[in-house]
Amino acid sequence: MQGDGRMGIVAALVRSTFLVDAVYAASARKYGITSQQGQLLCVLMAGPRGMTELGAMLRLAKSSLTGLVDRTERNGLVGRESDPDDLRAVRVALTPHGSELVEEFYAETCRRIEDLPAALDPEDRDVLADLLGRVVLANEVPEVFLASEEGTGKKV
Amino acid sequence: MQGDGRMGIVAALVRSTFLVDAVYAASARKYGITSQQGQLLCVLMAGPRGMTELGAMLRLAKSSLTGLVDRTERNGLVGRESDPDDLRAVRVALTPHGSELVEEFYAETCRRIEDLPAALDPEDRDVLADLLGRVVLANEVPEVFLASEEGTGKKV
DNA sequence: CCGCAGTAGTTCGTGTTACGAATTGTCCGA
DNA sequence: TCGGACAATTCGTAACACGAACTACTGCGG
Repeated sequence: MQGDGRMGIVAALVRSTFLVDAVYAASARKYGITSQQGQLLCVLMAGPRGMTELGAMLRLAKSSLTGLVDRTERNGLVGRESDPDDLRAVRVALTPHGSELVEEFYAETCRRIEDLPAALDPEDRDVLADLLGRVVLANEVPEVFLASEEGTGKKV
Repeated sequence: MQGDGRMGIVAALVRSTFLVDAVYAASARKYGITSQQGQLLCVLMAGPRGMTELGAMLRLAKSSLTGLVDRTERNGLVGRESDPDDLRAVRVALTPHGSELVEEFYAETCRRIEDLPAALDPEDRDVLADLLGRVVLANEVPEVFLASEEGTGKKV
């Protein structure tokens, strides 16, 4: 924090996080769901997933996920189908209603988030997207590398 | 999402949010507190605050805040002192222990967040901080405006 | 083919977080 | 002084998150 208009990288990251969280929550509320359920639905847009897989993507313990899927299922937005190839496993998929809802939710959320950097020139927005994108990619610790490159102790 | 290495501004913002959230949570966990309690403590580093004031800063309903302060108080990290100037009001302040803990928590969290853009040149980091900082400032709806501009339904 | 370690998910109990509505006590302006 | 505004709490409800214990199925070694 350096007092004047300019902001340290840490403050900028933390505060932008706050901002995006708020947008996400507001958008979810508007569609009568919670942020977590919204996140789940968004992940499922790409296709059905198993519970374990979802847990990894959302970084949730499996017991947490059971509850989240339960509640979202109770809302009629997702369904569980048993995996034909593995009788233990389950595939969580969007219901027609869930699919319809997430379509709108996703679009609206994107729109709102896109509005956040409205004060920036298009050019600056591109630069921001590029830099922030690089930060994300650099930290998205691809599973593959974890085993080999253990040096930095950067474990989550 | 544009498939290749580059990332849209929306994806970049959302994913960086995910990243920062995770860092915050991990750091908090290490110090035996929750993210929310950590956030509360960080706000209080600058000095004692009233409940209403805290609610505005953390964007929490007052009833939510009562609980958060209760739990944090139970952990011995903050205390309530009654405001001498207004018998209705309360000032929440760090206890010595809380102060000590937040000092370390804050430092560590900053360190971890500062590490996120480690892959960027110092110059690029500055640009990122500047751009992201501008986004934050442009969206930090000063309380004053909230009352007058009610149209958007942007309420908490 | 059997048995057994490992995996996928659920259940259970606990604690945190968040909210709105109703309430209590205080402040202050008409 | 009275009544509206305000600070905070209480209460009831629901979502969320976790770990530990459990069930049921898989797949491998023997």
